[in-house]
Amino acid sequence: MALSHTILALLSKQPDSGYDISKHFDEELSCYWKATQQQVYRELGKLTKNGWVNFEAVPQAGKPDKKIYCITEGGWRELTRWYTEPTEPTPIREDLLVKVLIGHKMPRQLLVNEVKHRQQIHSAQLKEYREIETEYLSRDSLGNSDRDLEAQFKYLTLKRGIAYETSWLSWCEDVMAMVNNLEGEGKSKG
Amino acid sequence: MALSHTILALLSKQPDSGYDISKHFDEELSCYWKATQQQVYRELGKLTKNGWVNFEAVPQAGKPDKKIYCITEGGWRELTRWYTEPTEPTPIREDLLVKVLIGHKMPRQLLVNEVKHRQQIHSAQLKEYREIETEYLSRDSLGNSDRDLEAQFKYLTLKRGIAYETSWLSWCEDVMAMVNNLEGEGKSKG
DNA sequence: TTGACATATCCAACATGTTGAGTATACTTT
DNA sequence: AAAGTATACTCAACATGTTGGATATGTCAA
Repeated sequence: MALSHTILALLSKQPDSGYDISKHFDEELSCYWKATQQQVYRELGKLTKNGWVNFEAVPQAGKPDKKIYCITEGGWRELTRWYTEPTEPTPIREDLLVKVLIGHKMPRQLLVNEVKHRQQIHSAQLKEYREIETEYLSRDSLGNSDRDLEAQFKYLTLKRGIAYETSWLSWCEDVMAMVNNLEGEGKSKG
Repeated sequence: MALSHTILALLSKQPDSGYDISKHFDEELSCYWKATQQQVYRELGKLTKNGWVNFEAVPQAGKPDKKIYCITEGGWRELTRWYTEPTEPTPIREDLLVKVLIGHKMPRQLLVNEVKHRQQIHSAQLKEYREIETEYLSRDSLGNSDRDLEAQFKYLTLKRGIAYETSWLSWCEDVMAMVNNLEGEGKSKG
C-alpha cells in the first residue's frame, strides 16, 4: 500500500487536487514513483474512506469544480506509522534483461536496436535531471530553514534518479561492447 | 504481459516444471525478474490455454507428480513476435525515495536507519553477484559455441545486477554524507 | 469551425502481483 | 516420535496497476 502513502506524503506538504497530484507524479516524482490519473483518483477515494484525508469542493469559473484534498490528523498518524516501518527494495521486472538472457537465440540486430533505443531514453532522461540539478546547484547556498532542508532532501531523490540513469547507460555500453566484440570475431573468422 | 514471455524465454532453453521455473525466479533470474510460485503456476495455466506451451505429467517415485512444460511452435512464434517489439523501461516505485522526500518532516534517525538497512541489503546482494562473477571470469576463455554465447549473454544480465546494486550503494553514501553534514551544522550551532 | 490541448472528475474491465491456506509424500534433524 | 524442510501442485481473495472510455467546459491555432 505504498501509493496511498506517497499521496499522503504529497499532501503533507500542501493541500492539492487529484488532478494536480497526478501531475506531480508525471513530473518531479516520476524518477521514483509512477501512477496514472486513474490510480490517484481511486486511491484518494480510499484515503477519504479511511479518514486519512478530507476534501473541500471548490467551484471554479470556467473550469470544472475541484476537490482540494487535505491530510487529516489520522492521516498524519498513518504516515508516521508507515515511516517507522522498514522498507524493502522494490522487486525488479525488466523485459530488456529477459531479451538479453535469450540473446543468443535471436537475431543480433534486434537486440542492438533495443539497446540503442534504451540508450536514447536514458540519456534523454539523464539530460533532464542534469538540467534540474544545475538549476538547484546554482541557487544561493542553503541554510537551515525548513524550506532549504526540504530542497536538500528533494535533491537527494534527484540524485537517485541521476545514479539510476547513469548506471543504465554504462550497462548499455557494456552490452554494445560485447556485441561489437562478437561481430568482430565473426568477421575475423568468416 | 511480460511474465508470460519470461516463462516462455526460460522454456525456450529447456523443458521444466512449474516448481523448477519458480526456483529459477528465486535464484539466477532474481536480479531482473521476481515472481512468486503462485504467479508461475497461474501463468503456466494461461500459457497452456493459449497453446504456447504444453505439458506431460511425470509420475515420480516418492515425490508428487511433476508437470513438465515444453514450449510449442506457437509459443516460439509468440516469443519472437514479442522480441521484435520495443520494450520501455519499467516504471519505478520506491518507497524509500518517498521517505527521503519528506525527510525534513520526520525524525532524522528513522531515515538514517532505513538507509543503513538498505546499505546492508544492497551490499549483501552485490557480494553474491561478485562471487558469481568471479566464478564466471575464472572459466576458460569463451569460444563461439552456442553454450559459450549463452553464458556471455547471461553474464550481461549479471552485470546489470552489479551496476544496479553499485548505484544504490553509492547513492546511500550520498545520503549519509548529506545527513552527517546536517548533524555537524546542527552541533556547531547548538 | 474544426480539431487539438488543458482542466477536472469518474466508471468499468481487465491484467498483474500478493497473501494465505490446503493437499500430498518423504527425508532429515531434534 | 515429532518437527522441520523439501518436493509438487491448486484454489481463493484481495491489492495494485493498466486501458479505454464517458462527462463537462474553455482556450488556442489551423
